[in-house]
Amino acid sequence: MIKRSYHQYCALAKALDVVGERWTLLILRELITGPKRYKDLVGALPGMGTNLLATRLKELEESRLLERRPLSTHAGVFVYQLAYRGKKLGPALQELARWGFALLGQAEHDETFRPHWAISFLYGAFDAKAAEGLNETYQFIVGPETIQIQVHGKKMNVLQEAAPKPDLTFTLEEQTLIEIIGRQLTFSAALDRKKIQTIGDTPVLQHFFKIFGTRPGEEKNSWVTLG
Amino acid sequence: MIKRSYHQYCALAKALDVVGERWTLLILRELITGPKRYKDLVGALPGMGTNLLATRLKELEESRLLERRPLSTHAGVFVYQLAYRGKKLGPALQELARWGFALLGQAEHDETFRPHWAISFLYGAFDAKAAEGLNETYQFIVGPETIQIQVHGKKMNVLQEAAPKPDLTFTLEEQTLIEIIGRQLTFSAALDRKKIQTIGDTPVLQHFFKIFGTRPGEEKNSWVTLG
DNA sequence: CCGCATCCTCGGCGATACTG
DNA sequence: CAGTATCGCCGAGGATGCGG
Repeated sequence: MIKRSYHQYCALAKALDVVGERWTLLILRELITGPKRYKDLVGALPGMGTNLLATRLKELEESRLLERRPLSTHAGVFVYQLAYRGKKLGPALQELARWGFALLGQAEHDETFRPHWAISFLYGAFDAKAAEGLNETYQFIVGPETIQIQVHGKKMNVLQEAAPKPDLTFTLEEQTLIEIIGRQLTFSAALDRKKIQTIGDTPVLQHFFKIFGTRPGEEKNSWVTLG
Repeated sequence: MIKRSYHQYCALAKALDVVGERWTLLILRELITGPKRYKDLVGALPGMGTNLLATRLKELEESRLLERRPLSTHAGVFVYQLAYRGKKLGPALQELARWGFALLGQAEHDETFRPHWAISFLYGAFDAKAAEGLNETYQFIVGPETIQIQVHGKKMNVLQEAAPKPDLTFTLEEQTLIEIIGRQLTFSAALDRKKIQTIGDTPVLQHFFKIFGTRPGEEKNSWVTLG
């Protein structure tokens, strides 16, 4: 069983040989928020056949993007976690999500949603310049899920485990989060209407607004110049 | 004919709905260096069925990532060029290539190569910090192909058309380029052995070495933190 | 029940021939 | 030259089975 390849001596093609096939990047997205069990992945990837998931996990382990580790608390149970090479894909995922951010309209009825996918939304809203000089941790509690991100030195990181003391904690319902992403509700309005409970100091909240508050529109981009 | 989708309300999944299918990102890679004709794309994408190429081009035009434009000089001939939305994918392609850079070994015999693919290699070698404060244009003439890149403000851009006066021009054979990428030959050694002809001032050449000279190894990366 | 493996069907993909 | 048509194959998706 030889793996399909583009057979091109090109860094981009090589990357796509490893992570370019269907579902692969979404599996890695799931692991950004920490190690996950097989059943968690099945639950977060509706439409994906379980056989295909098992195959992809094996491929990703062979490619050394992730590791399969026995869960100490439950015998016979395993978790999948990002290995070094998988973690290094972060900037690429971040930029892809940043681009896809512009394609996000309102949620359709046939679309699934998981609170931690809001991270890809935050990647899009993140303003690196506004984050300069700050070093803060933000926590989101959305139903059963807790997400933590750290803003530090123009970078935004996802924390895999609970920070000892986040600078800011938001508690909100999943539906509220969906409405904010879909622009039916602004973050400020949700705060005003008590749909978000906040723990943290006012200046930190102002930092958060500065960093994630503005929706980047279609601004000029010059990575390719027309001469 | 309804398009396949992940049906997830997630920025990354939305991005992959548009550019996640086979060959799509490689088509866009081809257009980074400027508008291309259908035959150019066929030539640069061996293994891809021409029917599939035509389908992808239509999809990408509908998604407004590229535009099909009649070539003024030849009646009935069209070129495909990146549209605004396609250009905005640049940072994502750059980060993906940067990641794939580590997977580049020596060229295999069954691998194809085109000189402009070296851009994805340069993405990987690019040191943003070393580029700070500079604004220079480098030109590579490799056989029939000419590639131009601009380094400006911690960013590396690809120029689609000839810069009026590049600060530095390298002329080399395709085989030399392949050997440099495969680490069988260092850039310096190639210069010493007259395998690369250079036009430009010495300080500019030193800048170039500073920006692209060091091969980033497996350095620590903390975009995901373990707690 | 969880973590896969097997089976089967269908559609996307790859190669080539064909047409304006 | 720029696509379109055709066909065979394999990867993807869904259901089910099975061992720990």
